[in-house]
Formats: sequence, structure tokens, C-alpha cells
Amino acid sequence: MAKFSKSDNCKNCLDCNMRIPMLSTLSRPELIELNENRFEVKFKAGETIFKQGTSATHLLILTTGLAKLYVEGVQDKQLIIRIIKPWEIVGQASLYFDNRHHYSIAALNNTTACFIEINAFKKAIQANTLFAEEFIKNCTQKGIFSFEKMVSLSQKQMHGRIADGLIYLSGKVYEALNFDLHLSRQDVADLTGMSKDSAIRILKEFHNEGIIELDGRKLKILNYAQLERISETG
Amino acid sequence: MAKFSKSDNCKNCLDCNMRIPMLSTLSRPELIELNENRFEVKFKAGETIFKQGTSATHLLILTTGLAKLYVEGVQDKQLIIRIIKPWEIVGQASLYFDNRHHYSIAALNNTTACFIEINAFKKAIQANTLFAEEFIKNCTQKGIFSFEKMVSLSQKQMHGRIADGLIYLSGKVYEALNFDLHLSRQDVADLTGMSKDSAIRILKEFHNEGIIELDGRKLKILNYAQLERISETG
DNA sequence: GTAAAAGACTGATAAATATCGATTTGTATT
DNA sequence: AATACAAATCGATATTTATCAGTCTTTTAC
Repeated sequence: MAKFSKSDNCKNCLDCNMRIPMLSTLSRPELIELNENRFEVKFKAGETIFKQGTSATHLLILTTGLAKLYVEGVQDKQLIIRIIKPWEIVGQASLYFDNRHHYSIAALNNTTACFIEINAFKKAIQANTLFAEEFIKNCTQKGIFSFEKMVSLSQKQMHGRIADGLIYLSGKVYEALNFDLHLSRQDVADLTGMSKDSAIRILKEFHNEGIIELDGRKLKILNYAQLERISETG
Repeated sequence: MAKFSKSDNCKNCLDCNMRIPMLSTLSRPELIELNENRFEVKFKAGETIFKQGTSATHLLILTTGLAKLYVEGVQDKQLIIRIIKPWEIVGQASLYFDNRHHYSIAALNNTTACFIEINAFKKAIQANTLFAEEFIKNCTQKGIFSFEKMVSLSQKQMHGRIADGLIYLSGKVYEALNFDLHLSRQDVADLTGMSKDSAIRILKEFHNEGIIELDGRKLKILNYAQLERISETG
């Protein structure tokens, strides 16, 4: 199970400063304050990091590994909103609302997570305008991302949605055309809003048509332009 | 066409203070500054207030009327994100991002819109932490709303989506069980992510089953509990 | 007041997608 | 290596949803 520890790549918020653009607006004393209100936990693949509905007391930053952020919808179905990578601040949604988690987060592989106390974070927002502005910027970007996702989910057919999913994974998550997928087929389905069987079918189709090469979880995008075309035509 | 004017119910930001919770955190001089950087425009039903893709120079507050906020998706299809009511601040998404409108807004009836210069607004955020926090609160609430919408659009069938749409209109927009709908059937379809014909069919079904009474655009919700049940079961 | 246009509606059909059952493959454990 | 178990796969079928064509109704324009 998850246990406390100090990882090698996250000893101090003063270092994280370099990796997380938002934190670079904070002063040294502010970073020290933040550092005193944080701790780390390791998670194994599959373990739940945040559970939807529980009370939100901390923000989350992964320092190693990947995780999926999803909402629990109707009949136990999951909708994966996005994949969390290291050095991304997660959990803002609850900061100024009802202090509840409105989504769950589960580790996709072995991860290390840094938890920052919510009030320490709020304090920084109140004290540092630049930081607050960075925070707002972050929120609004996510809002725009949400719009695109809604269009994809509600107006595109399966081919377009799978194309969108692959473009997202390749462009935003792995930043490569050739990568080892951490998502199961079910996860791909939950990311693109369809049944597992349908996701498998479309992926196989793309494979057969030479758009991608998919062997187990080894994924290579062969024709990115074609994916973009499919994404646009829906 | 739209023309400049001073409406009776929005003479001065100092008064709006009372109606818009977020503005109540501003000081008198801050409100005066805001007031100097705003103007009003009247729109007729159907006119476009913001157009997706154009540059965002102002925030919007309706003082009378209703409008639909929608993104232009694939093949000219619209996805209505939400309905805009008076005294709601709109346009935050672009504030700190790329200064582009990422959605369009069109008047549903004759409306009066107050435009506030973006930089005046930013200035207030920088100068007033409470105001910034209110702003963040606003953004995060919208984020949570987005999640619910995504679940509805991607995981529920047509009956569930129409139920969600009706619950939204009744609970959040009109705040009544009995109201004159400003949306066309096509708009209802665009709000719930389905074809116009399907929307008409489900509405008629609900009417026949005694869940609603629908005559033209006069809508009365007869069995709210049943709508909630349909929403939950998808 | 009448013609024209737009919106609302309906049944039949076609297309998209989910579900089911059965099989195969891969992975972890002993 | 053998077993157990989860994940992936695939064809057949059922369900959901969109599309289309045509009619009816309401509103708009002159």
C-alpha cells in the first residue's frame, strides 16, 4: 500500500520552483512556507490517489509516474477527463468551492505524489498577485480544454473521438509519436466516451489502415496528418 | 442593428455592485475606474454578441434579456454550453489566455449588454485579492459544471440528456416550473447534444407521459421527481 | 390579408454504436 | 512450466440515434 517517503527528485519546494512555472512566481519565504505544509506518498499502479466525493484538504503534484483524472458517471462508468503528468498542479477545482473532490485520480503506474495543504496554497494566492494570476490562467486554460472535449464527445463519431484521443496522448501526454501506452483499452474507451469493444475495433481499424501501429500497448503513430483529418471531419 | 445607449437598469457600476456578488468586493474607487471603462449595447433576438475566434477585448454582463453561449463544433453544429442571464460575468476564459473568444454568444431575445474593458478588469484583479479570489471561485465552479455536462453528454442516452436539459433550464435559468422557453427546438437539441428531430421526439414523449406540458414554447414541468429519476438512470 | 418562409412535427429507413458470448492472448503466481 | 486470472479480441446481434421526406403550423413580410 501507499507509504510515506522522501523521493529523490522532490526534496524541497525550492527546487520544484524550477519545474513548475506557476511556483516560479513565489518568493523564497513563500516557497519555504509551502514546503513546510507538504508531504509525499507513493502509489502503486491502479491505486486511487483522490476519490470523488471525499473532502479535499490537499492539492496534488505528481513527481514521478502518470495518473488518470476521471469522473464517476452513470452506472459505474468512468469518464477520463485528462491524464496527469509530473509537475502539474491538480485539485484546483475544489479550492474555493465546497472542499470536495469532484473527480477521482488513480495511478496508471507506480507514482510519487506530493500533497500540498490547501490553506498554505490559498495563503500564497492571497499574498502574491502574480501567483494568483498564474492560477487563474491555469483555470481558464482548462476551461477551454473542456469545451474542446465536449465538442469531441458530443459531436464526433467514434473515429473522430479516437483520433482526438490519440492526438491528445501523443501531443500532450507522451510528446512523442512512439510510446508505451499506460492506458488499458478500457481506459482508452473511457477517455473517448465509447464502449471498450468499440474502442478496440476502431484502434484495430486504424492499425489495419496503416495510420497507427499497435502491438499490445506499444503504440506508434504512422500518419499523424491523417489522424488530424479524421479528427476534423468528425 | 445593435446601437449604443444608456439603459435604465444599468447606469453605473456602483449600482451593479448590489446585483453582482463578485463586484461587491471592489472598493468605491475601483468601481469608478471600472465604470469609466465600460459601455452598453442593445441586441435584438438572434444577433451575435461575441463571435468565436474574434479577439476578446471586453467582458460581458447582460443587464436585460437572455443569451446562449455556444461553441461552434464540427460541420456548423453548435454545442450550447450554457444560457447567460443578467448579472453574470462572461468572457473570463480568454482573460489570461490568448485574448480570443473560444465561444460565441447570441441573444435569445432583445437584450442589453454591458461591456467592460478587459484591462480594467485585470487591474482590479491585481489590486484586490478578494476580487481575485471571487474570480477564481467563479472559474472553478464552471469547471465542475463542465464535468457534469461532459458526463451527461457522453454517458447518458437521449432521455437522460433531455431530462438534464430541462432540469437545468428550470432550476438554473428560469428558476420556475412553468415558463416561456426562449430556446427553439434546435437550441434544445444543441444544448443536449442530439439532432433536432430526436429532441422533438423525446419532448413529445415526455409530454405524452405527463412529465411535462409543452405547447409551442410554453413549458410546464409536471413531474420534476420523474425527470430527476430519468436523469440519474441515464 | 395573403403569400412566403421558417419552425415544428412524424413515420420510415439507414447508420452508428453497444452488447453479448465465446475465444485468445498476455501476465502474474506458484 | 503449469495454473489462474485479467485483458484483449472478434463476430453476430440488438439497441440507439440520425437522417430523410413529407406534412402541418406558426410567424413574418409585403
